[in-house]
Amino acid sequence: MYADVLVEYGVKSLDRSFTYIIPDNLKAKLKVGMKVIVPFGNQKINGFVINIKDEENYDQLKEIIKISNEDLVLNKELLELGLYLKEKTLCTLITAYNTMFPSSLKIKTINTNYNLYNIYLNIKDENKAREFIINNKRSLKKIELINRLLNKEIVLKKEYNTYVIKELLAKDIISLKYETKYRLNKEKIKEKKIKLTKEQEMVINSVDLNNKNTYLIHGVTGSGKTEVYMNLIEKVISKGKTAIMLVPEISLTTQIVNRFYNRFGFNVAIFHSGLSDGERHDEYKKIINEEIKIVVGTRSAIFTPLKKIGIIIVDEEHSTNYKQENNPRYNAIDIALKRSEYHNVPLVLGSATPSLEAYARGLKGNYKLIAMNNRIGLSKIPKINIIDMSLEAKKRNMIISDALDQKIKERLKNKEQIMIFLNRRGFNTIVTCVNCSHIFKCPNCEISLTYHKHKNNLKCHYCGYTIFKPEICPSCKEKALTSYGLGTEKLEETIKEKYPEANIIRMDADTTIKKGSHENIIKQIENEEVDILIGTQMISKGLDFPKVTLVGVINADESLNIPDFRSGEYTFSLLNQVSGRAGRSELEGEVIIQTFNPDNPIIKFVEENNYLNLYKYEMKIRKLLNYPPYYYLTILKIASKDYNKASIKANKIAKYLNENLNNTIILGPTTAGMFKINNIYRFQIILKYKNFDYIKEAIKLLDSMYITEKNISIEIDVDPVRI
DNA sequence: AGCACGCCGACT
DNA sequence: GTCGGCGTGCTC
Repeated sequence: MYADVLVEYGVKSLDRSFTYIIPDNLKAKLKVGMKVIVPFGNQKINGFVINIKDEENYDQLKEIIKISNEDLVLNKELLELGLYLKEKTLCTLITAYNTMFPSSLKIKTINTNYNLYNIYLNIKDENKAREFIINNKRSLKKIELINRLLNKEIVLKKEYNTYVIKELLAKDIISLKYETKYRLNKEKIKEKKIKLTKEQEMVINSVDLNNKNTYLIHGVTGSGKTEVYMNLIEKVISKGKTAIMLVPEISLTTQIVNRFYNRFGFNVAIFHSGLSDGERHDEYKKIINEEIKIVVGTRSAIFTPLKKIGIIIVDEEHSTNYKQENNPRYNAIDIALKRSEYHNVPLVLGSATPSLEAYARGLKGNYKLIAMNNRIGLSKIPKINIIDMSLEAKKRNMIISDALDQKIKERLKNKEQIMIFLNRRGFNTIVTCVNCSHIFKCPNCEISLTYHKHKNNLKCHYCGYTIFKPEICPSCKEKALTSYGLGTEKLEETIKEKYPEANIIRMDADTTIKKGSHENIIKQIENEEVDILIGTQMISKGLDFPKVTLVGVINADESLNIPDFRSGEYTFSLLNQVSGRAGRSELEGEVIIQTFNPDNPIIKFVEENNYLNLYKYEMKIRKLLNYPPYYYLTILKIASKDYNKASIKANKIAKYLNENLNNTIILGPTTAGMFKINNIYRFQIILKYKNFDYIKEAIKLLDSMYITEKNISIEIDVDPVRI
């Protein structure tokens, strides 16, 4: 017997299987999907078995050395899915499979045992045990242990000293029993059943659980989508099936996961980047052992080996977090669609601000469009006020407008909560010298350094380069440094000064590095220990605090000015989401949005809370400029430490593409949006086309034709979420 | 990817 | 003479 094995290196030149002889001692054990150690050249490396067969005509075969992991994590469905992932993202097959494994089981990890056990003691031989008691009257501890076991008590090994156990084990009187123990364990808390609104019931009933349709639920913030998801999942589980629900990021999961635990208890496994490898491994084991029925998690959770999937739900469908930004650059929604088709079950996408692509498919009928236009209970859509900051600037209000100031004071008096949003962290964004106009820039990236006051340093937010802030200008040696630009850290300081009586907390990437700090902050807000929450986009999604009645957006222009054709769409979505945090209970909510562009159409749409107008406006532009959803995009990034090499290579590739592609618009090469990051120069070529098949073969060849050169990398991003 | 092989230049 | 630079080719 022979086995086809993929080797551990994820490079194009090795992107095929190698055949090995299965030695006699492994014949019974070895299965497709196991990891093995194989000889390769003159090294021993990891491999992954993808096929077992009886015949082979290549005659210089080597033998598999041993099985390194017997866990069959990938079932038939996922083995097939790997092929799809490879085709879609143009990665190697082993890379595709590797991304499906939890990190504890990835191909190169060898033999760390992540399993935790409860070790119990059992009586092995009752006669010997009784004999022992009679003959060893002075061994009190041992006798006590034996008596407890004879009385059928459950005894943990850790209750006794090892020397007590050692002798009894050696004499075959007792034995050990290992039982896997999980790190995360949640009991179901009895939750009072919420009465559904008519609208929620309508949505639930319109999802056909027996067919592979895709639904797009366009529901305003606070319309109770999570409750709809939970009811759908309940229905699916009652039929003996399982469910996957994806959420965009961890700050969201805390609250949603708690709701799921309360409702479904031990039936839920969770996956997100905040888990340790061990916790992740345990959650995985629960799935493989078919102990749980529901998986809630971020992007990578779409690969969990659940069987009998009955529904897949993707919350906040528009989120760019579903796209992985390094290899393989997959989009979890594509995978979700594929899996729902495999199981012939519905895929439910939900969002208050669907991506244009999804909404267009909805209007076309490819997705079934469902609208939820009302907030649940007594809560209403918050009123949105746009404040023109150019007028405020004349009054010397640079950060907080009079209107926002007044409303903050009001809420503080009423003991209601406030969220203030600013999508930029740090203290100041630009540090410069008044005397010689020297600007502190990152030496590795074409980016100015951000000042962090708390640590008194200057930091590059792209590569992490950090220096202490000097007292004098390094260029002219004058003591004339000053700084501009507003980040959350300074915002926090300003607000603390302005409202000394308020309890203020900040939530951004800098305050949530420690494990559990998210949960901590959220708990403090829930317990009403906090009056004002300041944060970056981390606070924009999913959070649900009934006492929040005011949301302030400090600088709405921040995301409007990003050079991406989707900046309008993203800005609308972001502002709509943040606004949606206000007034989620019977207390009425209000939103203040500060901007220097009050007449910008996107801002207007936000003010009117009018998604449809945004959609129409943006679609016109997309059509005019041949952008998605009218065209698909693929972006090629050519990168090198050597500027000239990258430039020459980029031009060569563009020439090749121009000669070999039909029906495709080719733009570039141009310098990439972030031209120099980490000392690497990047050029890009954008392809626009109506059908991926037009470009697929030519792009596959690209690799073999142009990648041979050292110190140059070519990255291919199919369906990029930002350019 | 990682390693051997092989072909050239410059040094104990 | 030989050590070591990296270009090329191969891995069941």
